[in-house]
Amino acid sequence: MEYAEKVNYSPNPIALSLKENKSRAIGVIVPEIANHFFSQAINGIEDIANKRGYHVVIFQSHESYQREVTNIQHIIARKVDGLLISLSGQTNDVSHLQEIQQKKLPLVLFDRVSDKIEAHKVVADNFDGAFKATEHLILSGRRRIAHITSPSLLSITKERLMGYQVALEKHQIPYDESLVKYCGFEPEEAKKLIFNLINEQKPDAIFTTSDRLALDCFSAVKEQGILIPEELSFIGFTNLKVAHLLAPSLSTIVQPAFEIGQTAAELLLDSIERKQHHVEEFRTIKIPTEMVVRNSSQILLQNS
Amino acid sequence: MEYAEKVNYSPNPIALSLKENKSRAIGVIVPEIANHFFSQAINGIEDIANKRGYHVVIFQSHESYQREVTNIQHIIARKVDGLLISLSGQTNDVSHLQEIQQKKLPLVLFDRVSDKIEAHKVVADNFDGAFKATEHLILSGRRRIAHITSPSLLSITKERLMGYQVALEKHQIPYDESLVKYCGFEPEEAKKLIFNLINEQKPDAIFTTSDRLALDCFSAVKEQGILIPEELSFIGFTNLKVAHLLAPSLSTIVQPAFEIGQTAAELLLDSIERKQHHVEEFRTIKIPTEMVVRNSSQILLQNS
DNA sequence: TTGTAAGCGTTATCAA
DNA sequence: TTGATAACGCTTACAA
Repeated sequence: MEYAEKVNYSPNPIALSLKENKSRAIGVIVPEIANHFFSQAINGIEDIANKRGYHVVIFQSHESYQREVTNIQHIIARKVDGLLISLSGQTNDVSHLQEIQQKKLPLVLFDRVSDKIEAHKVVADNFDGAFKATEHLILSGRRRIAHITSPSLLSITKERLMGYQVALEKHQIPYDESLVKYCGFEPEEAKKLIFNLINEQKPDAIFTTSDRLALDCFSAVKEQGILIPEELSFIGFTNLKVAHLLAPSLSTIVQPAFEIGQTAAELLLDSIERKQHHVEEFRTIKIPTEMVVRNSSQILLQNS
Repeated sequence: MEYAEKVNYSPNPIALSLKENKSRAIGVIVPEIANHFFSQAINGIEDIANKRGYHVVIFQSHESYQREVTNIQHIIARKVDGLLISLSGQTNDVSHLQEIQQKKLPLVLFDRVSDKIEAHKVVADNFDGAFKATEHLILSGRRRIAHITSPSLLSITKERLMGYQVALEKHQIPYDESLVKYCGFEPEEAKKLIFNLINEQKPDAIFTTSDRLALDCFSAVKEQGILIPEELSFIGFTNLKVAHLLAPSLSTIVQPAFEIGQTAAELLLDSIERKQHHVEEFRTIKIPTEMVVRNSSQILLQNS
């Protein structure tokens, strides 16, 4: 012992891993790391993982189903102790995740989840956030509220659409499908779509679901010379600071990215550490969103 | 072989690591992951690392020297094959990095480097970027150009200040120390500092060096009712898209975050893979910045 | 060609 | 209490 102290001994974690058949590392797959929502979430994951003595190995799917599958194969080969994943915009089939479960690797989905798999899930309360955002616009007198959102496959898309629809219903505004636009991740796609939407549908409000889409809306509106907020009422966003500058009275639905990351990591590590003891029940945890109102009819919904 | 194929065999990377005494993982320490510059850089690192069969383990110093030292200890214990690091805003002493080198662990510093250590370094051409930004403001008729920048310890701060000074010198504008403000990472600090700067020094242009500082400048200027760009000429930034919305004619010095990440990773992996062969010479690679001019005197310098 | 054994650094187990 | 040994999964080297 004193000799160990003397030579500054620390056990070789690789040998330990081999012996104990665990790596004290968790894998994280996100669509894109250079995205405020996901980098915040990773922040939360790292926070918990470090506190509990785990390391975080990060993979990006770049919104591609193919890359997600490849990542999963790497994860399996790498022998991480567990996996946190937020699905790519293309992911429909989840057999790669089922493979993870067959290998008895603890798995937690966060933010972008899937109904097709039974596992722990941690999400924002997207329904509630979208409901509140839409109702806020309605209560400020808007009737033709457009909704520009993420690809239709994603769970977040469906949940938010539901919140939007239920809010309209509650206030007896008929649901108009032509006011809802799904938008992928190609830079040019959003711009075109938004231009057409504004010109053809003449909405009096837009409720978007990400940083990028909100910015594109602002661009389109500015370039078309439509005033904010007099003629159009807004919108969806991530960065409160930037939002505030763009339109000082803009309101926001804040997505709890950091908390989602923390909660997902807690769940995963708990699952890892009592893996052998008993079969556990799968839990879905909803983290509430918060509406920051800035005395106007403008609405932001945070990414992703 | 065919049996291996049949049972879908893949070698256990941990056993392999133990045997070959390498982990095929590289460590990355950044001040903050939820920062556009660093998440882009990590993107570049991941791009190269994955292509060459390595995994990326990420650590955050949260701008704290103490946490950076702790991270280094984890890195050493974790037996990664090499380390990429961008220094925290508090880091002055680099003995923790020297320890890494004594352990013969390949090391590459990127973006925020230090003169006190001999190692591979990959940086943006901050001098040139700052020179061009400042000169651009001067050529558009500005004389009292303020410079709001990062903590004075950082290499990026020094390099950019130098570019700013040399540009002033070239155009026979005396250097006025009271126009230069160093700003830390506390949210409230920037606001106060900028308010005082604008009120007391009455600059006719501000050249800042990060997203955050640029946003805070915009806030301050808006709240004080000073017009953009008539009375004040701008500024430093990261996100071109947002910048464009805030002030459509704003120009930008684009920081090559992705390329810095890629180059640093290439250098590190090369270093790892021919480690035993011969002692190598340390290289410092400067990646050029690009100025995006938008027909105005306004300047952006990208993060970080 | 095929097979066997040693060693990478641990820890747990069992024997002395 | 102390000490030797096996096993984790792999590769390399050498023997059959």
